[in-house]
Amino acid sequence: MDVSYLLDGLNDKQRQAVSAEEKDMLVLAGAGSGKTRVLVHRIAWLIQVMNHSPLSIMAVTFTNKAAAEMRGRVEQLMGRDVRQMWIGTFHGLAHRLLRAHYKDAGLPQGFQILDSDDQLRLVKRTIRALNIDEKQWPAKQAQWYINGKKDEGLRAHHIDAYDVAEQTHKSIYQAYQESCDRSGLVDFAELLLRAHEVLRDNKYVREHYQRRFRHLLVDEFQDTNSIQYAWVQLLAGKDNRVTIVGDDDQSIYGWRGAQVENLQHFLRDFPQAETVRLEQNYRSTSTILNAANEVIANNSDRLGKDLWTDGSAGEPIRVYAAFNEQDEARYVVGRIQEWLDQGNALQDVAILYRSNAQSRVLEETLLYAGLAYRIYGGLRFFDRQEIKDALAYLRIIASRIDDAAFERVVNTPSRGIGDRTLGLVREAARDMNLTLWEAARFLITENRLTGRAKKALQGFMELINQLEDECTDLPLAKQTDIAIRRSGLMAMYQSEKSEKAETRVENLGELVSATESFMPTGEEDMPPLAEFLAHAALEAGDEQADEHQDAVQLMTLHSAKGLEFPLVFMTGVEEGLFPSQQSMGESGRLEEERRLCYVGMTRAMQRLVITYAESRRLYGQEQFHSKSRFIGEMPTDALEEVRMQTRVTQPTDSRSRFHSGASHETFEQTGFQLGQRVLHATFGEGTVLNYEGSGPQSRIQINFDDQGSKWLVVAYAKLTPLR
DNA sequence: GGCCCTCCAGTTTTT
DNA sequence: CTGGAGGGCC
Repeated sequence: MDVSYLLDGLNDKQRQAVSAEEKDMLVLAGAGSGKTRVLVHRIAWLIQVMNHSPLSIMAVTFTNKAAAEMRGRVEQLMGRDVRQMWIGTFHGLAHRLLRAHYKDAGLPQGFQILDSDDQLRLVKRTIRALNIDEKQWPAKQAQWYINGKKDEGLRAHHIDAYDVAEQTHKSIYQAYQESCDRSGLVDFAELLLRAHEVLRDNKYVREHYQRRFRHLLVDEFQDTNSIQYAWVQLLAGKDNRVTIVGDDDQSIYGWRGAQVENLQHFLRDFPQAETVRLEQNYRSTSTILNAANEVIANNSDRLGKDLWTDGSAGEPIRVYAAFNEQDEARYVVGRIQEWLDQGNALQDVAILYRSNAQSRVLEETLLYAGLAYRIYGGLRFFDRQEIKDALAYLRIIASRIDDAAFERVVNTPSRGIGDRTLGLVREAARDMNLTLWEAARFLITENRLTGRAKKALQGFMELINQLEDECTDLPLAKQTDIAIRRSGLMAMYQSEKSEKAETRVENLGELVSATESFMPTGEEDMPPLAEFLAHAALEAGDEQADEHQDAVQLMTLHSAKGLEFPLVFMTGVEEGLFPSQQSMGESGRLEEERRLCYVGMTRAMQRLVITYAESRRLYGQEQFHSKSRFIGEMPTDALEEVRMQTRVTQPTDSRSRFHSGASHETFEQTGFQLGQRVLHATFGEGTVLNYEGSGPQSRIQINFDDQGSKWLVVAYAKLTPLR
């Protein structure tokens, strides 16, 4: 068979990785070096050339998007259906494993997945049930604690609690887990932990999968946490080959448990592994690439990589020192308009920022300029309230023990089951170690409720029972439609007269369409409904925005990872914002910020623009930041510093920040103007921000690069104008 | 049940 | 300054 097409168009290193003999391998893949291509070709190579069955290969990614892309490209390359292949996310594959071995995992067959929102509610209820002060022990923190422990592979009983905080959190963890177990609920971290435990503790299951998967391929390995690493080790066993792909310079998720160290651990634990470096970059101009290289060179303990390109130098990186965030946004919009005038498309532009709060001013300015934009990271389809309500009905129809679903819909729409009644149900459940459904049934049969409450609760339970009787044999879409209508959910939103409610009605309609077009695979003998519910939990779905509209893309630096754009703006590149204030104390966290900077820069293909604001309104207060150290780490000859293009000579509107008593002429008599760079004997260089008074007695506010902002009397300050 | 008030926090996100 | 959450009140 002619397999040369598998190597066509690859560079030497890529070929080396694709066609390597069967061994463990670490592919250190720099930004834009074609790593997905290598992974996909490697899989095809193992099948076509090494004659492995597609069934014997497992490929793992972090996001559904990446998994879908990989699957699509493998199919395209090989020209055949590879549906039976295990390509998926860690969570998706763990779920698949637990479905197949639910008994070994100690789970009920119909176990449901708890998303983080549901998890938080359940943690909150647990805290209340334990009579712990919610103010002192916020549910968010407890949730964080629980997930952190699970990510480390720890159960509550593994934890030695030495202080009150740990003891409290431990007991919340314990009670929360009991509650999950009773209700057949599995949170995201639990999927991984439990799948790991099954593999670890059950020789039969472990050996079955070890015999099956001869090759494991893991993408974005720098993002793996401890439990994921342990998972890979277990599946690899002694005899199977592991290929990991990653880039320590793009590790930006340490704060949520990712262990960059896993790259080094891999080399330790798989000593035969060969390391292949993909260092040729096919994305950015050499100017951009070199600047990014210089920035990241400031980090220590790197595995080491030198990205290069044989592309052209392109244009310099523009650095704009904005007066404030509005000025920054105006500048960005101006450059976008210039880009459009040059015949380019809006969708090729991305505006990146460190924190979501920064998007507002950018949005307003884009809106004002009439430029379409799309924000990444909005509410996704299956995360919407009305969709979650509808799914909760489907869940409780499928599984009465699902307490999270019970809580969610027992009184939605309201049917007179208030806090008093629910309190009794929860109490009974707690006292007798029952699920909420069982407790409700108990209270009814034992006549422990007032007439009205009893009737209401009974009505709800009969509704669910009836829905099950009527629906189970119907097609999924029909089931969903009936559940939405008979439950009164649809009517509830229809009766509300607001735009929001209208959208919700539409979304419910769309949910029915989604179930119609959903194609169950029947894997692990899952009924279509169960499969759809898992799909909804594991893949929250895209945002609804028209993805294909020609629009500027707005997103955080984090969500830009893996993407590329011809024109990239990095905004708010200021000390305190980026690197963020919180990360400036610790070198490890600062280095992660630097990697984030590296990730941002390497998103740009042709043109990169970096902006920072001398002053910025943050939390209702004017703050003065100096430009980020990361800019200082870039080679000066790669940069073209742009400063205050439009001279500010008039207050622009009534909200002007300028002192009203003085005119600009008198200000200009001092010899300085806003935005001007000046040198002070002791404070160093800075930028003129504001002034008050007139003539030589006037005071002038300067944002010094190193000292922050200060007010000085012009007559005494001995300022030297620069430029 | 819904409205209004106060209080508080305030990177980054996927599953 | 904002948004979200919780508490109090009709």
